[in-house]
Amino acid sequence: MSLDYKDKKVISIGIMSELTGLSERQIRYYEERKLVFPERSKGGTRKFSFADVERLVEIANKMEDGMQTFEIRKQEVKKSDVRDKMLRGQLNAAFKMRK
Amino acid sequence: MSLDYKDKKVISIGIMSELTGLSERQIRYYEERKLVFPERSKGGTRKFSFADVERLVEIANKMEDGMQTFEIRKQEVKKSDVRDKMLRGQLNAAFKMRK
DNA sequence: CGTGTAAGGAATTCTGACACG
DNA sequence: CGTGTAAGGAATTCTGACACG
Repeated sequence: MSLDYKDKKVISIGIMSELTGLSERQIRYYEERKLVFPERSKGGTRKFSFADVERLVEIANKMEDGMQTFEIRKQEVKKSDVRDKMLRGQLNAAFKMRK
Repeated sequence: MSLDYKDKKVISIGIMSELTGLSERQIRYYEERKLVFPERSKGGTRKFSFADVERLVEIANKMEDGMQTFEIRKQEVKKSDVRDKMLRGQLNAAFKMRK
């Protein structure tokens, strides 16, 4: 019932900073580099989800491993790419079975 | 792993107002009447959980039914009372079985 | 009793920029 | 490249009070 709390964008950047251990500056920068996508209130304040908390923690780990933001972004793109290909593969398989 | 997101106090009163449909005034008043228990940031701003969202929606329904805040509070107390008694009952039963 | 509102102040957040490297 | 910081302003939140009822 109702999309999970995990994906509701309701957390301000100050709380995010506490939850992730990252500075607000870092979080804003990762948004600039298209690694997270907060929503905005009417006034313009950022709103994050718990899913974003998890994502940022992962990003923080990769940064510690010396990875650069563009590499992390590439990796994410690749992942969804793989997912796309797998989906297409399954769809193809399904169609073939119907022949 | 880690206590559920549902109970994490991370939502500001403005967002709470949007999520519940209640005014900030109402939410603060219900806190004053001991119906919800937000945490506070260092600066003093309130922080609520998704569980609080659910609780406030229930409270709103009861208010619409003409119930008064003290009655709602009494009802909640009674509920935990019942739970206590049930627990005690089960504990007693368990002890008797050991005799 | 429950809620709206104006009031003044404090905490929070925002952006663009400079700095270091 | 990634992040800290000072700067000025805007959005958000806080409390105590008056009002109505």
